[in-house]
Amino acid sequence: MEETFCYQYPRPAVTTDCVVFGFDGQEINVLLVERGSEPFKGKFALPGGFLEPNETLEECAQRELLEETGIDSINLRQFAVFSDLERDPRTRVISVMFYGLLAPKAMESDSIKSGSDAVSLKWLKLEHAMNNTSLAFDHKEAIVKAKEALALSLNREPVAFELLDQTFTIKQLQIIYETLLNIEFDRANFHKKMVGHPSATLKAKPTGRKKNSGVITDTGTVMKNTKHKPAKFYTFDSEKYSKLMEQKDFYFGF
Amino acid sequence: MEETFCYQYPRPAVTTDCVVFGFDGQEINVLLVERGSEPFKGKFALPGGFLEPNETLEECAQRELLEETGIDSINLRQFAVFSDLERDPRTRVISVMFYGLLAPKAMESDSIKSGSDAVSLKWLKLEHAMNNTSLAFDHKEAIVKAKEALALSLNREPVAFELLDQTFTIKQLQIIYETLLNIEFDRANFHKKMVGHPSATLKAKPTGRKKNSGVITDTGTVMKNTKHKPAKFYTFDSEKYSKLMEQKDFYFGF
DNA sequence: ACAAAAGTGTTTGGAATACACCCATGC
DNA sequence: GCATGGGTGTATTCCAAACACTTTTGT
Repeated sequence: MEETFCYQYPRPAVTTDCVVFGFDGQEINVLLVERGSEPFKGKFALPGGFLEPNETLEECAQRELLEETGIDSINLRQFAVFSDLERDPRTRVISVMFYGLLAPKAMESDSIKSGSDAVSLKWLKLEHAMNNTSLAFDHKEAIVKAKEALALSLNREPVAFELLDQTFTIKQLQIIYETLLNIEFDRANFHKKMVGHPSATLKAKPTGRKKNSGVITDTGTVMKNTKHKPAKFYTFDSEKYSKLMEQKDFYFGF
Repeated sequence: MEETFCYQYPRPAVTTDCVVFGFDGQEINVLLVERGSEPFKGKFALPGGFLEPNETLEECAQRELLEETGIDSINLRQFAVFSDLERDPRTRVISVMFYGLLAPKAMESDSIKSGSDAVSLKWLKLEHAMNNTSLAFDHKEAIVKAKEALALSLNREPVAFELLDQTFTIKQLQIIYETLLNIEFDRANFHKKMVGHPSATLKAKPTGRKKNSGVITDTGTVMKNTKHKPAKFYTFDSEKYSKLMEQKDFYFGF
């Protein structure tokens, strides 16, 4: 069956690709798949594939991700379109790029495995992925851009918590912010920003409106088997976050 | 000549569309072109058109804008891709959206005129464009999204000044910020944020490092024929802005 | 006891807010 | 003179940075 599809004007092929960031508790990683066919056979690339006629770009990205990596129900955000003429040696291809986030448990889940094409999967440290010149296509630049896009939304939305399990330590949260923003934060101040000012500011004066703007709360449980004082586990309080966002002067970011 | 282009797999048609914001000194407008052919013949739409095989998306957007409106050398930023299955009645079309900015002088320039297709041009107030249900395709939503994207970059980059001539009044700058962010600012405080703290804060104490973070400077000229105290003209000091941006704690936004 | 990492407190200057006041123009 | 809108000053409040101190674990 040598079926062909003909049009009055030339059309580019359209693909979607996904940058999946996974946090393992220590650092941020990027999911890559080994290519089983040319071009770039044997090289690692972002999961993705060609748009089908009956699906939107978002649906295409979800479908390709499920087929190639087993990842289901992940929130994908579109962040760029790559359209250089020579970016694919086969034919003219423009690619719409998405990124998604996985928390430690989801990242280490058994359901993430290579798809039917029997290509292999690999998690690469974000830092290394951004400098890896052997990635297929322009996927290295895609990863760099995805990180930038993620860093921007970090200052407008509580996306960091999509990289964390239900409960997490402040240290983990801080690693995410520091990695993405390329900034080092003072531990004490970061704590106050996230949890809220515990006593000092609150007992000051009950005159003006107070903004104890903490968006994470203590769960009561602590980490086990640490070589030092055990870290508390916290959770993201989305209701509190929503309330704070309604205030026009609330800014959640750095 | 009934030339056709055939491929092994189905491909969508790809277009670019541009949301051109123009500031006339009083308010922000959006440039629309009247469609000369079906679908949506006679309706107003964003300037744009089909991607050609030998150009990138950016080049396509620039070319279509020049062809249809005469606008040349404008900085275009990609902000979304629309891919709903039914967004174009003819065939499957996905559209990559860009926005660009024009200052009063450029907006009123004679070189902006309808292109070869003899379709007419129209500037619509941004406020009206965002509520205009008779626009072609999904272009109303595109305008809304473009405004949101522009509002976001307003807090990271000095894009507001691309909507202003070389010299401008603080009032004009404030209108732009207020329109895009849907916030009303205190006149005096807005002034200080942009120009810098003139005396009060500076003469306070010469102990710590001072941050007289003004990014616009007085030009010496003033507005003529006003019914009140004439407003000064200011310019954006890009060098000062760059220096401030190098400081890690500098935030230019609201 | 010590090291290491988590958590808390305190001081301080800068910045945002709210608002009062002064200035320059046309009428 | 007055109205109008531009420009400046200032007190208050609040946040964020810097940094010292305390707590809890393992060795």
